[in-house]
Amino acid sequence: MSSSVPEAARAAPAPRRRAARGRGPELRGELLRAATDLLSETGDVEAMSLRAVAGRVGVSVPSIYLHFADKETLLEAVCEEVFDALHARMRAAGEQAPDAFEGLYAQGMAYVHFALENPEQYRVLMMRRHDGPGADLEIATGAFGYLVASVRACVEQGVLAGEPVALAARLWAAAHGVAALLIAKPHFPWPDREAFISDTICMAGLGLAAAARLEDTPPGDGMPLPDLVARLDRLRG
Amino acid sequence: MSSSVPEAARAAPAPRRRAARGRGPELRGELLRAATDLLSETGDVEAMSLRAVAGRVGVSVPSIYLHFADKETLLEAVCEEVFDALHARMRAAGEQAPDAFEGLYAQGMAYVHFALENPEQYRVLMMRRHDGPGADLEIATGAFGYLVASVRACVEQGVLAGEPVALAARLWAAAHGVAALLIAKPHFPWPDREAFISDTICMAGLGLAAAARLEDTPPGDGMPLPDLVARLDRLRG
DNA sequence: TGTACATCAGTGAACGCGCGTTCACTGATGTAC
DNA sequence: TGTACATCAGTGAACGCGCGTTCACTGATGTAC
Repeated sequence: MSSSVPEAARAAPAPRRRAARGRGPELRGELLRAATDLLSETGDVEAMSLRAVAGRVGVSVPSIYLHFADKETLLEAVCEEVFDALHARMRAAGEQAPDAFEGLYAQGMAYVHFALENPEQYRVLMMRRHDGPGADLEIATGAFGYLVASVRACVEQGVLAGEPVALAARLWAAAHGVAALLIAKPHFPWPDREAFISDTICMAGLGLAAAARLEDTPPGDGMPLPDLVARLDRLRG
Repeated sequence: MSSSVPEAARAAPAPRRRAARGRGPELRGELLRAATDLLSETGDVEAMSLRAVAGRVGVSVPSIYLHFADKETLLEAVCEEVFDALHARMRAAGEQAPDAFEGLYAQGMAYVHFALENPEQYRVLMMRRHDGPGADLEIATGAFGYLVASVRACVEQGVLAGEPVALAARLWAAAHGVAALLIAKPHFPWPDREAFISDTICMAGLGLAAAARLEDTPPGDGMPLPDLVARLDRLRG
């Protein structure tokens, strides 16, 4: 009670594991898993200290350095795993959809649900301060690349119009926005959670689709947004 | 060079300040300002240690406790100031707009620009782990309350349709999404920054406006999003 | 006007803590001869 | 088959660090009598 360290971080004394010869690298996997589990259970990166990770596996702290250069490297490895899982989840959702546009909706929902099911991992992935451009570019080739491909298909089918990367970035912003708000402000009086998510994804998709349908109506001279809506009304009546 | 503490945190030795009698509470303001400046200059909450704050003002560390119960209280006071500034900025932007709907666009742009101009403050405000429901409710009555009022006006004018709080939450998600992505992933190959922001706000506004225009067309039976677009197409041709 | 005293604002030194990291080591396992 | 030796995997103890916080204190300022 006197310590602020979460229970899960110190709990597991774990059955002291014995050495093994050729199977050195197996520990690496165990350490990765322990780190990931600590994030899940404590919901706090701060709780993922090297001491906590080693203690959970039942190994001494310095042995971590046999498998990871330092703490940062361990955390990056965790991120990589999380990214792969997110990517797989989105791809699975996208491939089940009957067409590319429904695929966008499915990917958005999968994205947000993944984030809410792994809030601390998502937080580390998307809200942590980072040093170099390396990690960011890694994202670009993974889950985001798949999203861009889906958007491109929609453009080719005439459902959307514009530069696929730019369109995908806007969709990402909407999905990240709703996920990040729900994670960071859990006590805020949000409307119904599932409806909030679904409605936000729809707002984004419909907003892009509507903009595509305005492509051949003449622009007005107001602010971008009112102008677009004016053209939507003109198109309608 | 050997230390990882940012230069700005340690720089200011500051001209040793002298005591003063009835003017005790003035120090509180100086401490608040120093804390805020540290966030701005270092771009890192971790750099805002009590030692750094005290050192910057030119005062001993324990004197902070004469004005704030603990570090957390100081940080909350900083957040409160940031929130007030954000609220003021959004209100000013909203009031300059010719009507409520353009006001939404203006508020969204003001919101994102404020976040990008004060990235670390925004990060503390919106991405930090927090303890109780207190802080979250504070938001509800400030800047978000003003946004909801603007949305309600749009609903009354028939530009938007739906529950104002839910609509405002979706707009917030879009604005937060683009701001948070740009802050957290500065090295990502985003499309043109200003266009990205503006297009995302427009996407959101147009998405809600388009949905409002679909209110009286009959629903189909597909996924929510394709169904909406199908109705948009029906409405069009 | 002079003096004792309370209070206000702030200080200096020290506390214990958990952290990431390093270093010299141990002991089991395989291999060379 | 037996023995010396290299290597692999991991350990125990210690390092220095910066942190938030506490505590007994100081000294200037105002006030009561």
